[in-house]
Amino acid sequence: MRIYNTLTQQKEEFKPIVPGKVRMYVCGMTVYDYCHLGHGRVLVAFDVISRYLRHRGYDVHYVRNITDIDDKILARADQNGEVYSDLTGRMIKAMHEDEARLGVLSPSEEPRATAFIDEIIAMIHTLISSGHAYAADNGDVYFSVNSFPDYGKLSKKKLEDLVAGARVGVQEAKRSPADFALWKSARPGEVSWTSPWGDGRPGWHIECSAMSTQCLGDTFDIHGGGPDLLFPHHENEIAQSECATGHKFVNTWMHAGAIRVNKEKMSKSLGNFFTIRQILETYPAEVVRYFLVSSHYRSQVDYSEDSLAEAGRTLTKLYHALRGITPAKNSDVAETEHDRRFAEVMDDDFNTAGAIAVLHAIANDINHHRREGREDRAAQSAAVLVRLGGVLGLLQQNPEAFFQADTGGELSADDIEAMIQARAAARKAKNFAEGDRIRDELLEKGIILDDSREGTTWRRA
RNA sequence: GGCGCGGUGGCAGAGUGGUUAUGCAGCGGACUGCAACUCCGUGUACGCCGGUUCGAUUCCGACCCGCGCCUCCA
Repeated sequence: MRIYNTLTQQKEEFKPIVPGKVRMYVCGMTVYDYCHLGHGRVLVAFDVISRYLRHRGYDVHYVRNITDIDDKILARADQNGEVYSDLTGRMIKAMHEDEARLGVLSPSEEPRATAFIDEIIAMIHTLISSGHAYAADNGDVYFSVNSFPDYGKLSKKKLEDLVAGARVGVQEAKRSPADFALWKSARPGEVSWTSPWGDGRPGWHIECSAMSTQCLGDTFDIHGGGPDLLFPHHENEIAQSECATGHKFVNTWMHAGAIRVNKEKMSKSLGNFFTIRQILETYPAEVVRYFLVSSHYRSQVDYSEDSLAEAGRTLTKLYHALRGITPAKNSDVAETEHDRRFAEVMDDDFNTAGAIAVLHAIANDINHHRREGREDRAAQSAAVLVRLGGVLGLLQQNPEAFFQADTGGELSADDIEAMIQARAAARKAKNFAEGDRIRDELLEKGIILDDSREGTTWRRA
């Protein structure tokens, strides 16, 4: 199986350090606000990756951290007039709700920065001792970028360019403008932890170095994150970790593509973001997930109402194939040509778009078998569709639950059933005008009817 | 300015040195009381210019355009 490695800028054959086991770390959220769709993309992308690795038989140890102490958190808490931990507690809860709705499985471990202060201090201490970091007069501790010759190897940046391009407002305390903070001294009244360098709190980058090596060891297989973390965050993590441990930090670096709105990156700083919960007010969660999974994890995707609507229509088609069928028992259905094709495309850097094409081919088979009255074959294919859909975190609902999910319409399921009965009676009496009137009335209220030999089913538009 | 990624049919989106992506939308037909669903069939494509090749959308080079990072940001 091949994975694109940001470090080497090419797809590489993936070989875990310990055969059969994958150790993976993904940078999670800084919890000062609700997650937006861009966060959702990273969440879903690495969820699919971990699901597929497990499907492939790997024992996956997936660590995704939470940054629960940081400048922005303190600023927001201050603005809200609340204790920072109240804010982070609330946002962590919201994040867990959002990801659960998107079908994102919990990582194996979810370390929080504030629970790793001792490890962070120990790592900073090691870096100072070995000459890779220094305590400045202002109480901050900085990493000395010049002490690490490989600095820039991930982002392909040259130190000279970075220094030359450094913005105004360079910290006097820094020896080089590109140096970054490992420890930030506390301002009066600010939450802080005691350290050999005075009261303060950890810098952002060192948290991830400490947590990842603590949870996964000095060297591990995969490190992932959003596209904007590549520099400086991941570059700095490499510098800190490799200087502190003396070992290679990570074998494979993976970065998701950005979500865009009107050709611009969706981001906090541009203010053009849609939160996950905001989007879920309008679209079913699985439709949002389908939208995210339907393009490759590294490509940029544009968010729009139209693309979500199309994702909805397409997912509806897939669920239609499953409707009214009891899938065969998964273990009774041997590996099919579709399973092999699915694995083939997913083995190629997690090509979920190709994998979804396989899902459509299976749905086609199911519909075909049903048309020919081969219910047994349809049930077998349905098992394959649900099994492979599950690897992408899709198609795990009962089709009726998907179609009839209550989105706050004015009609209850009982009301609708009653109208369907009335229509059936009218049609039986050949009163088609009345039957059509009822159907139109339901359509106006967002209910679509599907007739078949077995009777009439309904779904919400 | 430096570094990186990309330009595929009406739209979304994979992929390949010569042969079908897939989905949505469209068109024709079947099914249906009429629809919906489903099935069958069908059209439109690889930014531009050179080069390599028997043959390039796919490889190489130049160009144009778009995007990302270079500052907190998934």
